[in-house]
Amino acid sequence: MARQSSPKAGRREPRPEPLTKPLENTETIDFDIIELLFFSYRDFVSDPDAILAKSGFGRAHHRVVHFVNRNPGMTVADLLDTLKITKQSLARVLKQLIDSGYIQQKAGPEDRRQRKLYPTATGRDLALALAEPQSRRIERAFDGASAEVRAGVKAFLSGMQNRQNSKAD
Amino acid sequence: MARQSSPKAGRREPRPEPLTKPLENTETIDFDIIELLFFSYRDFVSDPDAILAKSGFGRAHHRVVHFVNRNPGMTVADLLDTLKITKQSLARVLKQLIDSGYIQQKAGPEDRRQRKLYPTATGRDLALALAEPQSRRIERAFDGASAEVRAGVKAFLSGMQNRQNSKAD
DNA sequence: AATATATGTCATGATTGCTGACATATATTC
DNA sequence: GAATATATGTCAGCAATCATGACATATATT
Repeated sequence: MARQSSPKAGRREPRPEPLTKPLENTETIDFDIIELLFFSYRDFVSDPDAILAKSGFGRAHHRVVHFVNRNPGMTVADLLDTLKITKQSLARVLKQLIDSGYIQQKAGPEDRRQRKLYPTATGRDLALALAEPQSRRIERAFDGASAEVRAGVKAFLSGMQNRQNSKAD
Repeated sequence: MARQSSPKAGRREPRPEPLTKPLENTETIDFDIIELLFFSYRDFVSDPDAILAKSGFGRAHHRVVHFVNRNPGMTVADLLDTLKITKQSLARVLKQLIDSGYIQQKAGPEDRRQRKLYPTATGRDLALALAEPQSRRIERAFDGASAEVRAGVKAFLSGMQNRQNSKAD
């Protein structure tokens, strides 16, 4: 390989020469996968984004609606732990979803300080509508995949997560 | 399955009853995969975020540094097409990266209106430093996976993308 | 010479994250 | 019962990153 950044002898060089060789995959670094994750996630969230824009909601609302529908009765603390955002960040979107009738709060039956979160029928409809194009996309991506590959993809995605997302976090 | 939202007869009900049944996977909707994608992407970008925070850069800088290192000589238009953002959004981060000496611009040799983008040595170092923890995470997620599964994951991620990211977009 | 293209820039606004501070209601502990 | 801890809400302000629209400049193309 030719050297790229040797300064030209005797000439004043205000900046070093830039690199022209592409960064390629190596033994240890798989740039292809890194890019695939970027592109696939970008497109994966684009469908819901388009739907949400009509209601004046954003991606943050999507996450809240999704998890409350998946875990009705979860508390605000549970939600903060799942989303890993601050309560002030959550407060804005949660308030909008409650005011718009997508989510309801109920005081916890044992611990009345808690606010348990439940979807309304409208909230459930929205969660399903948002999941629908994402599911179609996933099904398309799995087209023709063996059961082993499908399980392998799930294992891969699980393995990408930080360890121990347990309560004791 | 029990009905959940039948109004109680004869009593004034200011709000319909919220739903308490979790939204589960169905034939057509795989909520598990939807969540796995959310969690895995969130954690996938967390490592670079931590590194970038030290330099005062953000996720947007990461993307620019990554793609310019992968495709030295790409034009501003190429980059806009890849990132799918507006030139005004790109302008800020690109300017910062140029001013800080991570990226250089050169007028196109044939078309002098173009600004071809190249990484500096510093820019390449940054790209590699950012890719390193992501690669370790990917390797960990692939631990023990067969060649078929590895190929299957790549195919899955490719299939998740919108069709034809070609020039004719 | 007129028009199109690639890029840069200015102004402005929305969303979504953050921090710090403080308030309220309820549980727990001394 | 008083003190303290916890779950939640809220106010004020800051920052990053996306967006839109309008306009400027240099260079290509017709």
